[in-house]
Amino acid sequence: MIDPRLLRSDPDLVRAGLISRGVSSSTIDELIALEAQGRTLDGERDDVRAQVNALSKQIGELHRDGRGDEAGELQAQSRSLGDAEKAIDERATTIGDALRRRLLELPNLPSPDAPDGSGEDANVVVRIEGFDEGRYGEHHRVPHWESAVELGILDLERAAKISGAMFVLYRGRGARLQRALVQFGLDRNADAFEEVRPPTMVRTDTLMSTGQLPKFADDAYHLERDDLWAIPTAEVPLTSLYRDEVLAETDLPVRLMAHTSCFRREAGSAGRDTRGLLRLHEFDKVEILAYATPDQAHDMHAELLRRAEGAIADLGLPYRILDLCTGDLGISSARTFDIEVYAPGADRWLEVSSVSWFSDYQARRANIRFRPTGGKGTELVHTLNGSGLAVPRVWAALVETYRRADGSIEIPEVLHPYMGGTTVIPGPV
RNA sequence: GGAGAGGUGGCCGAGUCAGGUUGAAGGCGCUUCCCUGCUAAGGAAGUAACUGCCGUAAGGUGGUUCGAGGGUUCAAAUCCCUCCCUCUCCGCCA
Repeated sequence: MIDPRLLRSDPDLVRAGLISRGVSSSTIDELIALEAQGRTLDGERDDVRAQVNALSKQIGELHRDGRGDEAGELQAQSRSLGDAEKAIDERATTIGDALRRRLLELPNLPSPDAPDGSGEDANVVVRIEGFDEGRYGEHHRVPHWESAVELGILDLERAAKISGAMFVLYRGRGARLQRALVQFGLDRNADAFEEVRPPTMVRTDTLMSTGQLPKFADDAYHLERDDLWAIPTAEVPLTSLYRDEVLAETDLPVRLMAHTSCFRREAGSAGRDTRGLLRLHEFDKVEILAYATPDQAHDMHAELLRRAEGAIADLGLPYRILDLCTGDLGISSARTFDIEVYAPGADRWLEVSSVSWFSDYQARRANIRFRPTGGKGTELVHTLNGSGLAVPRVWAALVETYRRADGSIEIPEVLHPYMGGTTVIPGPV
């Protein structure tokens, strides 16, 4: 959530930021009007309440002095004030709710550093690493949904039988490879990040805090009977880990990582990327996440990007880094770098990590603050996160990139310690 | 799933089954100061968050918050309803 006070203290800033993200000018006008209206009503209501409180206090004193029978007139007065308060309060609540509802659906203000633009085409390619079109032979141009299925390490048909389209079943060395990637993703960040294994089913409030609700309810799995949601990413429970808490400045930055399954309905993308591992309803991911002071946020963003990028680079996969334009940012993000890996079989760049800085947008929703050392009061933290390793797309890119002419698949060296002696997945017999 | 007991400030813990100067006794912790050769002990004061308005500021002045949300009342930590969480016992279970 953006700071509602900004609406009145710096409406131009809010307007510029939101318009660059595709929010209409009239929506912003309405918000500013609602905010002003609500504030006036709140003031009126508080004044009446103050009078009621003062009268009640007087009545209390009369009772205390044993003169309760003299309180009748004051009570009548207070009662009529109370009726007036009720009327104002109703209007104030209506407007307050309307404002809150809209604020919750409003995206974050983009960082001034984020490139301006509205669609994917406006994203800036920061750099491309390790990509050489000419290095690929015929044997690389086989998509994983063919090669891996042929090798028996991926069983898409049975996954569909069991759970439906866009679910996956890894087998044998394929399953081992998926587990190896998870371990690799965790171990390489264990120097600084605390490993967490959070719940993967969460309450509505938890999903609200990170921004998936209320706007994107259709994208998440919901267990109606128990009113629980399946997490789309470990960002969700990790961000709520310190919800409604006040940290000491000396605690910051807090670095957390978690491996979880991630569940996505992909309601808006029916029919797209349905082949193989490109887009799944359930997949494994190692998430890295940090809480930071506003001063630490910039460096932390760079650190998360460096770590996410390092994993891909160490696996020997070609990748590129995109600086997302304002119009392509996720709702909660102020700035995002995407890492896309090149998959030669599918011949596509696959997004494998979104490294985002959320400024205080999520922290305001989740009410996560810190107490500045030596300072007064509390301040909202900044939250940041990125995929340390999103398994299926990396798995796919590895299988395609490391495919040899005989159809076997070489395992990159950094994964050898996790593969129980397997350095090559043998080709078809 | 059944039965019972609870959720109060940074922490512990009164207050609730007589509704009224109770934003909340007392203690611990913390901060500042005093005392002491140092430390310990002792003494004094201060010590919640969010938020509206006024003020350059220090601050002043309203409002809200005693698990959450509703209700009763002139007035709710205290009474009523719903929900959440914790603990104990029983049942079930990896």
